[in-house]
Amino acid sequence: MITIKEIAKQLNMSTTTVSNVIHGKTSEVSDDTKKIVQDFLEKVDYVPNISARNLAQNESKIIGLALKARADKYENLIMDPFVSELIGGVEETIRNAGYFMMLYISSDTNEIMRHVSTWNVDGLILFGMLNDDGIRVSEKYKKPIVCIDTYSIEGLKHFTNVGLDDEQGTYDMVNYLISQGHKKIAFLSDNTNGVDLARLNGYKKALKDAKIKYSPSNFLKIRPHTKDLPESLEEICERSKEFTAIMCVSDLYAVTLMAAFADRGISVPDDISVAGFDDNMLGQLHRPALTTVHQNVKQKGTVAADTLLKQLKKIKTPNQIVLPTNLVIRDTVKKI
Amino acid sequence: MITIKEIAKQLNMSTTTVSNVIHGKTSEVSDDTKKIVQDFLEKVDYVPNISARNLAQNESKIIGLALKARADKYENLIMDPFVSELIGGVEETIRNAGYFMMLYISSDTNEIMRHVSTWNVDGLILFGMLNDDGIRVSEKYKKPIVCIDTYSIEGLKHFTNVGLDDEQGTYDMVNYLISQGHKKIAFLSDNTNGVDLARLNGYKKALKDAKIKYSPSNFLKIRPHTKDLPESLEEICERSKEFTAIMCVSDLYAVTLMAAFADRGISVPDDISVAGFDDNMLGQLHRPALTTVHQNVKQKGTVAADTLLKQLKKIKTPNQIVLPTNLVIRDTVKKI
DNA sequence: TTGTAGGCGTTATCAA
DNA sequence: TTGATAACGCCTACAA
Repeated sequence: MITIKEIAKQLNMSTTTVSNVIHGKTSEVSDDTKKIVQDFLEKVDYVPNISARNLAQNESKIIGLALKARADKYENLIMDPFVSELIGGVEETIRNAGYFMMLYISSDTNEIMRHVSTWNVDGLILFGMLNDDGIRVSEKYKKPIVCIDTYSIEGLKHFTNVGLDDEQGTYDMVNYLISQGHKKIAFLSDNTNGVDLARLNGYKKALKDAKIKYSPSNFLKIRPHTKDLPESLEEICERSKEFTAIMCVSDLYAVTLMAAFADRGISVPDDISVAGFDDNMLGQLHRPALTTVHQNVKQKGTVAADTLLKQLKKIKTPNQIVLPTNLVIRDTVKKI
Repeated sequence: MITIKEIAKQLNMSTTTVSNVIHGKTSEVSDDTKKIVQDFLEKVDYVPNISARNLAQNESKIIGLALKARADKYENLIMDPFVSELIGGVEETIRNAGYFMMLYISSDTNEIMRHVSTWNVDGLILFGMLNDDGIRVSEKYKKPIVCIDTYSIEGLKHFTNVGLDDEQGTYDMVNYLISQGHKKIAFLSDNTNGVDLARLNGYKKALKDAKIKYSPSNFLKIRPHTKDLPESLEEICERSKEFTAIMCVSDLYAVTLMAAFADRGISVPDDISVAGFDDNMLGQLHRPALTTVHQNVKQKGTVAADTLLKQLKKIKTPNQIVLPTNLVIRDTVKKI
């Protein structure tokens, strides 16, 4: 790999001049030398050494994407279609802006921080942080942070959040279920934190507005870890007889549930209605096609990255961005 | 961020000593000073500046994962469940070895090369390269390269390939279809290069061994790009009447096809049998569950990364690694 | 056992 | 318009 120093030597000029041409500081250099240098750069296929540049300018052109894995949930976080779509959106935006993305997956916040510090990452996108995780990070890391899907009022003082109107999403869907005549509606999720809690609240609100009583027994808990899944699905299918519709916190769970139903001869939507949340490939390819709450996941990623990029350019951004949802009525909910 | 120089100053010693302690060159330093330094490092939470280290040692501790996107195929490569599972395997292995992964997606080989050079990436994992793409890269890039799923005899002189016995996989499956009484078997794919060609060859071989004639009209071409997909699905469904079974080149296509069948009232496996290849979430969650050729995609990623890591340690590795496949018989193939 | 000094490739300051 | 030189943080050969 050829260096600026070497180029300067071969061209009988100083590194400064070469560097200036490279950076288009055209005012500083005569047209003649400019041309000479540019031709030479082209010829030798010069590529700068980023490490050296980082050291000299104290900026890395790296944006870190840190995914906090929940140890109990997936063996492999990235396999969640939601996560991979998100990464796709972030990666594309960062790349087009001339930055680089460093992906880091860990369940240990400290590990993430160490990683980010060694690389002197210019900005950080955080996903999967719970409650004050984000705040803890922002206290150590003094550069721009954008969180995705983090519910933390306190956090918004420290970082920007890109999220969804999760509550409104389930609220709308449960209202739709009610409009189709459903009264005994369960809510299925694996936890009641953050996003899941917001969706649960939307569900509860819709029930309340329709004067349907909510009971804790309406909450169906799925245990997604591979070894627990079959057993928890068995329980849920058993309990599903008490309901006419199930509002699932994600498409993945909705499709998983419908497969379990099919295995037991329970027919969707004839025996029971199912609604999802996300609108991803899984629900789109399912037959009957899943009625679900649409969100644009890729957009979530691009908006998060764009926002961070703006902050790096010192452009003011709102500290909370709420993306819309909308209902996608397909074939898994029956009018009763 | 505190530097070695600063630490040395505060401790009244030289940077060499501090550096030696950091690198565990314990023989070079007295136990007393070692302890002092270690305690101090702990206290100030020292994190090395990777750029500086890279510059000094001329190694980056980065492994590049370059995905060559085919412009015509996906808007977003990473959304392919195969790709995301692969990334998951690579990322995990690299991280556990103390390296860093830089993900780079592009359809332009030169762009990938430039990226890899600026970062002085220690090793490269390549996916999606066709024919001599990999060779072109290896001629410019003089460090270890591991390709995934690249079919290129010539290439094996230049790099290690981690692949699958794709031909055997479809061969086994088509034999199974034949054993179930099928004779009119189509093959569905979007191209006939690399992996797809190998799978097609396995299919042809099985037909030949069973003395069933292959005709080019047995090849059903799907056009996956969003705007073409519905039309190509319509054509395929129409043509499917000529066959009793369809061997699909991937689970994604098998599930996509079955959704199209369902929309037209064509029942799987009663009206037509379908087999896939990959064994991913899509086929597992489908009902009837997809009969498919299993491959361990995550393992593909981990093996590729492990192999590269070995090469970085100058450990010899075979220049071709072929992972096995096996049949997963589920419910989409009927005996006729 | 510890310290000094030079170099990695780039940028930036300031002088010529 | 161009060039010398120091600085970024770390590593290492060699000296003390």
